Amino acid sequence: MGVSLKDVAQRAGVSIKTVSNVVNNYQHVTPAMRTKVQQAIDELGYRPNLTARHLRKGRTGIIALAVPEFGNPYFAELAGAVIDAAARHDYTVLVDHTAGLREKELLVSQGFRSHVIDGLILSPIHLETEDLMARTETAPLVLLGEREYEAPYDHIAIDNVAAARAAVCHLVGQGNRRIAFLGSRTGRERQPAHLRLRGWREELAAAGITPDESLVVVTDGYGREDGAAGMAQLLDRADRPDAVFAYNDLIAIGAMRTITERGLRIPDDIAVVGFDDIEESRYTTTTLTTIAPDKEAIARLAVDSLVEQLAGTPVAEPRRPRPGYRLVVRESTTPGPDSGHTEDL
Amino acid sequence: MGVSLKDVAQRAGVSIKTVSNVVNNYQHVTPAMRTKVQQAIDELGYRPNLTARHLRKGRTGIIALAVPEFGNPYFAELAGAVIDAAARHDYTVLVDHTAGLREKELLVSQGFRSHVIDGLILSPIHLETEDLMARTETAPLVLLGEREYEAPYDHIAIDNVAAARAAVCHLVGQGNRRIAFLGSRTGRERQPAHLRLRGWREELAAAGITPDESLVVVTDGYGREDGAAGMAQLLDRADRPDAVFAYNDLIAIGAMRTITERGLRIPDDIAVVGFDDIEESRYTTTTLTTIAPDKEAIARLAVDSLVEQLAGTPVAEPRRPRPGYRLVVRESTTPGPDSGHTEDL
DNA sequence: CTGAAAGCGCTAACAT
DNA sequence: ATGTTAGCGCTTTCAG
Repeated sequence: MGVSLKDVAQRAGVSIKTVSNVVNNYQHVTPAMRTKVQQAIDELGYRPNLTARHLRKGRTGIIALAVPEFGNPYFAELAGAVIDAAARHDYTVLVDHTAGLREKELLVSQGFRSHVIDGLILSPIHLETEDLMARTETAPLVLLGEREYEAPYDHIAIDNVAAARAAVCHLVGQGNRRIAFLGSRTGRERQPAHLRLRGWREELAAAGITPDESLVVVTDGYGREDGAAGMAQLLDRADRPDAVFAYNDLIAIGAMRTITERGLRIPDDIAVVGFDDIEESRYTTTTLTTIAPDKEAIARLAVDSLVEQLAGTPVAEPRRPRPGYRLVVRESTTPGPDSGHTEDL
Repeated sequence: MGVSLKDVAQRAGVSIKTVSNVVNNYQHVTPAMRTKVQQAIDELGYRPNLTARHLRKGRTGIIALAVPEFGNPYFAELAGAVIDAAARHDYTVLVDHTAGLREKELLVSQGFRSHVIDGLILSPIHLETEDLMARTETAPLVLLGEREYEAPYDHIAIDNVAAARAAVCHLVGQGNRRIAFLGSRTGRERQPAHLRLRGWREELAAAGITPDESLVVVTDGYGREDGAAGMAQLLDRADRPDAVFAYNDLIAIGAMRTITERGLRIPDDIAVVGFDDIEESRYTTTTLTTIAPDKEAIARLAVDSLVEQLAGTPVAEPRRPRPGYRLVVRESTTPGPDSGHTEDL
């Protein structure tokens, strides 16, 4: 095995405690002692064994992040932000992906690496409130994403209804009337996409347009291919929409591909709005208008929540902070040169 | 603190060892004893403390993955593959990003969470052989990526020279002659992009074309914006190229954007080939021809290398396995309908 | 300001 | 087949 405190102590001719003091930068150590010990440390190439420290302290300095998949740039970009936010609190990040499988989400929420992670940030898709209520694992948990839960956990998410309304409002403002919603899930309340769908309904109604439920398209998943397939479905029908509000950017990008392949123009024939503002949406041939959630804020709030809970701050009520978002207007909704216009919301 | 083995033992009226046996599924335990202990475990809600186990065993079951940034889908997709490969060996993955900063790469290679990770998979950009030789950390390290090192560590990378040649060969086969290389770094040998650039030179020479070094464009980084800027530089000059081989897909995508903005057509005016086969390249308006490294193989080989080293398999020589890659031909190099053609290489 | 000893929760010898 | 005991390397009282 490696070099331990004991070895260093022996070498320096002092006690273990003294070495520990030096390693941990404790106050009351004479400079002479410090240099002596430091020398022994250097000579032996001592590295503190964090595992031992963790066992002793009951803390590891590791938090876990579990998202559906890193293939979705939104989650990849978010992961980067979480790593940075965690680093500012001297935390390291363990990652896992759930593939959006309830089983995997359950597993992760129940006890991912029991006792090795201090807390968990989870972005669930199929987990239910009951699952969360049945949770026995005691490590703090913070939820991310669009799903709503009646469970006693902090939940970080932008105001999805309002954001969706802003997107639809923009579309209506551009003169569109038949606005499809692409990327819904099946009928149950509380399903993913529920809030964005609600925003779609509310804003249409507010604009005096009766929401046409036949324009709500269910997709199998949340990827580009799902958006492409969903769009094809829409275009195969008689009365095509003049705009599409997609659940996320990947679906929007898939939809744009289908639209283009069919020889239709964006936004002239069909306008498109996405959700996430992944970097890719700034480089599609027709750049994509989208809702841009403040990923840094989301990451920061999530990590802060964990850090507070770990500091033992008693959390009376689960908190639901609302990070900001912007509507970023690009070519996919504005004929002519890109306005590059952004609305803070 | 939580429930420990001792608590369970007490509750079940047996010794600690017996509980440990049950928890670890040891052979010789009577069924009666097993159920009795299991009941106590359930009643108390016991979860083994992995930290303690790790301390005892000197292993944590955690490996680290450090890449430049997760904003590049190639690394995000690779991370997903690494997580899966690691899971098959019951390993969990700790992640960090280096932002391509030598300082950060150095820090990570030196001792990322000393003793809490069993091994490290690192994809360096600016690290030098000397840095690696000076490494004191004893945890196994596996290198990823295009850089070459004369250091005693396993290195997993496709044959970048051959892959680049395949890309350029394809371009030449399509009738292109003035083929630019987009995404080089400054002159030093061994710099990133060195191998792909060499492939470009070799293949051109083999095709009887004298490599025009003025067509080698240095970019600031590896993102879409760098590709866009580099392409603009190329097009601002008198004699424009008829094709571009980009260091990676992001640069290629940025280049395509500039080409389109200038009113030029792809591939008729300028053909484009990328490198990485990120999913996005299948959905750009003009889909992107690219080199597709076998990410699953890369991830698997990297994790396998670590696992072997951890199993104590004496590694005489550093190994350089060569995972496969394919040339995926798409619209950006083939006029008319997409051939969808793929060449395994 | 420094030393001695206890113990975090677990596993691995060794006993029985 | 089950029990006892000794650490893994560290931090933390408690003395000195």
